[in-house]
Amino acid sequence: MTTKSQAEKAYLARYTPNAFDQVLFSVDPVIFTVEDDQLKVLLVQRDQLPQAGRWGLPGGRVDKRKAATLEESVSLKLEQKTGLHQAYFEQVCTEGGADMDPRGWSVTTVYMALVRPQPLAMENARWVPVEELDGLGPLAFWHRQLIERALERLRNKVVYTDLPIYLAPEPFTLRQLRVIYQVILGQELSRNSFNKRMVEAGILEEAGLETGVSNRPAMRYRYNGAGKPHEFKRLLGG
Amino acid sequence: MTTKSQAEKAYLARYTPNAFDQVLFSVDPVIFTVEDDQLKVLLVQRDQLPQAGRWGLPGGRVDKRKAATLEESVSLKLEQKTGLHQAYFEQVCTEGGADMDPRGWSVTTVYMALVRPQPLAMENARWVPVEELDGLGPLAFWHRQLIERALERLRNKVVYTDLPIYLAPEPFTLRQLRVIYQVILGQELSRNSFNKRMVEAGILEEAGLETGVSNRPAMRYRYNGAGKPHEFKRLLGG
DNA sequence: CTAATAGTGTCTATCAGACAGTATTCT
DNA sequence: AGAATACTGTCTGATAGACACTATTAG
Repeated sequence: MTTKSQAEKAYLARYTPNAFDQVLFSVDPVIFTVEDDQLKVLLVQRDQLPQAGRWGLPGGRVDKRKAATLEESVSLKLEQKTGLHQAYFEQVCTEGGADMDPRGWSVTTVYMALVRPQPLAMENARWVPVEELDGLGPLAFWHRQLIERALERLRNKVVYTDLPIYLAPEPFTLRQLRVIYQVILGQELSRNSFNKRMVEAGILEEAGLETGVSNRPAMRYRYNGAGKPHEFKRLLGG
Repeated sequence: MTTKSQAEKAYLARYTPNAFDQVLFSVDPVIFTVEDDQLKVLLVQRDQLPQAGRWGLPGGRVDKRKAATLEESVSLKLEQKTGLHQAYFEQVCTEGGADMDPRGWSVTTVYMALVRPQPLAMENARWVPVEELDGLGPLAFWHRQLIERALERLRNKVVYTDLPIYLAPEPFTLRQLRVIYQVILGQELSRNSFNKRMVEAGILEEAGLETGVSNRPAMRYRYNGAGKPHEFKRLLGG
């Protein structure tokens, strides 16, 4: 066992990665919010080569000194780009290939993040409605496809989770929440069953009635989720 | 636009990745099968440093010359390691960090593959029951955790998909299929609702009755899936 | 009062699960 | 006949969705 460990040590001491055998790896968060009844994505305009000037995701290479894990490196990027802490995020997928980046064989891990609507501190960043993505000209690298993958994931999960709550400013009424669901799904939802579903899930806390509306005021709620997003047992929207 | 493209070309011509800024990237398939009423994982014994002698997943670096995309590189590895083509596989997650591999900051993308039980061509490969993983001593790198992630994914999806069909030798009876579900879930399932669910999903084709059993023979079925695995609208096993 | 929206009660459809009864094979 | 397992029918419970009715606010 000692010899083995010796051989191992010697091997590691001599080990040097060859840059041309390696693939280029990056992390790309797709940050969603809902504002003005539109689903929007955070994009930044690239100021460096390659593809300077194009709009793309606020991602990039992993900073090996600052992050000890992948998750950490994504958290860092989210904070840097949005200054936001209360975000939800999850991994969506990893795409890789020879043609994704002109610099060579590349791999990128896509994350989906959900944040409440908020102004952006950065100059070259914008909330872009997903319906208007094609109006920006070609996006950087394969970012158009990566956004599509994140969108798919979001739309899939919306029918059996409470994820959209992370997009709602607190406190919120069930109508506000339902509209967010509808914006994501592009589909009307039955008010009655939606409300029952949410209330009976036991994930909401009452936070007093609305005021100043010209109709019967609705109850406002805060999220009471136990860390993990709630998963329902049946799908929404037939 | 021409100047931009010129600058871009010049940049790319001069671009050389620095090996010490890059992370090490690999692909690790977790290949499952069900044999003798046990869920098993394909492991291989490493013959090279580092960690020679340990059992681990049949993964490794991407061969940039042979594969144009990540998916392709996984297909290649599956073929090399099992000689199998009719497998189902999907991406599970990507894990990365400074401590996963002694050679440095590494990232690995984990895939889950489902194959029918079959003998292995390779000398140093084994089907290991998931219950006996801890008897093999420590696995290579973080492979123990990676297997756990794939297992989680499998157990999650089994309650709302027909994935276990990919583990069944064709043709199969509903009893055989149900046993596979039960082995994965570690839980009895009601025969009646299981059978109704499967038959009414319209994913099975009748393939004649069993013969030679000392009781009423069951119908055998073949899978009729339309490429994508079927997703049910309600969960199994309350 | 009216307009507008919130909340509630009732009915239906769907489907998982439990249970009982019938069918078909071999020994 | 008896043992074993397949198949079928019926009932219950949970919940999404449709619809109608009542409640509460501003003007």
